[in-house]
Amino acid sequence: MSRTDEVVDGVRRMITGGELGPGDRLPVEKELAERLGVSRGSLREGVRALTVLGVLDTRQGDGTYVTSLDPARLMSSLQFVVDLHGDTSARPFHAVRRVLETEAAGLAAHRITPEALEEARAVLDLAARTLAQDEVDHAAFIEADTAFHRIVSEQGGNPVVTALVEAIAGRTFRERLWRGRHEEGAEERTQRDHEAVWRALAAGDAEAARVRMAAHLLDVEESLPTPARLDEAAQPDES
Amino acid sequence: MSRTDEVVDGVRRMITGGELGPGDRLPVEKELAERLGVSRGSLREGVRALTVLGVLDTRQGDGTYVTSLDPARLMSSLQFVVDLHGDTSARPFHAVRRVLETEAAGLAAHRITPEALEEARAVLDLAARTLAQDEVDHAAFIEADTAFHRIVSEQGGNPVVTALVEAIAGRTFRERLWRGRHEEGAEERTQRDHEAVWRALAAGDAEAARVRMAAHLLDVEESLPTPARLDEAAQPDES
DNA sequence: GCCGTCGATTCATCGGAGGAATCCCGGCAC
DNA sequence: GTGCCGGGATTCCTCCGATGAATCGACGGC
Repeated sequence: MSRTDEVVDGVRRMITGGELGPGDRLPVEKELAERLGVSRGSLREGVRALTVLGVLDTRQGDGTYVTSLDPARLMSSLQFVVDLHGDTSARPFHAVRRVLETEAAGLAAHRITPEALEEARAVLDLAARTLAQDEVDHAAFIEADTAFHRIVSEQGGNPVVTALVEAIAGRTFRERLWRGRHEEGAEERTQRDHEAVWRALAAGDAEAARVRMAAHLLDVEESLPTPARLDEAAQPDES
Repeated sequence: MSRTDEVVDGVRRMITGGELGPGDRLPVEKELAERLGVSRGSLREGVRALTVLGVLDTRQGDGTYVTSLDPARLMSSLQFVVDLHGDTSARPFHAVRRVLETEAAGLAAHRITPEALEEARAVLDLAARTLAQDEVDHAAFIEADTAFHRIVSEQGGNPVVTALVEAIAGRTFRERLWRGRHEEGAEERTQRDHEAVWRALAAGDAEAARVRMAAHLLDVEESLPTPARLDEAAQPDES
């Protein structure tokens, strides 16, 4: 176990042990380094790693603090590794997104607030206006697409689901997604799908919301590359 | 943007840009530091962060390499942050596990290999023998429980699902889970649920596999604390 | 041909120094 | 009293140099 791992583990113990909680401040570098029996350099490596993971937050001139530990923050590091993958592995990732967003849509049908429903309506109207233009602003449509899905995901009421979906279907992933959807009418079809989801949400029909969202995301999924990959049981290579 | 962030971003670019791929070796510290315009200390902080994220792998005396970038490895860091959460937030995490494993069970019904089916059978038999003893070995039963779920998850054929489930329902999480299940007959009920899932898999009945797995995991979920938490729309505090 | 030894390479760890950002507190003007 | 503004203290950020530890590969003995 390296010195850095001892730092990471030490801070983990301090949090799980109750010594440190969200928002609490850590001892200064010198003191914490002595306490954990490592040099300042090693301590900094460990603290930096925890910062990247979204567990700690360092502020120059101030100190090092434990973050809120919200799922949203903790999952943000996941987005980085997801974006690292190429287009070939987009399908299994999207399958996860589909399953989670479908569940969220079903939950949202019973829980969505009038304000959120209204906001989703506004987003769809904006998207419709975007599509009605002579020269369609694709970036604006993607923006509206993202906003709609985010509202539904959030209204599902499970912060872990929201954070995971956000991490998987992040900016890079979505852009890759739309880059591969050049078929005629893809955006119009998306708009119709969204409208169907919205109607189900407005009606409070959970089953309809699930089905509509699942169908929409399956539609998207079929436009992804390498459809044969999941049919192979064995992993291709690697030790 | 700190020096360390520049290192992380720089390595990310080298990977997404194709300069580096899985298994490739990075330039030595001194060289890479000069190339990215940072000191060796800052470089090491960035490399260490990527190591924790499962992207890089450093070997003393050898060099620094890009990992396989398998979802399983990349999601392993997620387990750390999940385990950081207390018992109070176990429910939303378990809901994600339930949805994903349900999907995996449905997929596995059509894809499971005879060997995996046989292995699952052996695990269930072992669990049954464990429960038949006068003094039940709870640790052994948890082990069998974990093994059964892992087989099903793997046979779902989606490595991202498998990795996510592994990260969420890791060792710490499961131990917390069973610690809260002291009701009479909980283990026997789990065993019966697993048997039902197994029969569905053996019959190749995807719908049955889904329902059985979902019911089983809902059962587990109901034993988790703070059931009222998800019914509150607003987040409790925090800026 | 096999194996051990030794040197070169590379990462791991440590210590120290100066810089930058922030906070806190006292002094000052109004 | 209230508000503003410095200045000092605190804290993290970055850099540099040096030593230790682990690995690899070449060389030579057997």
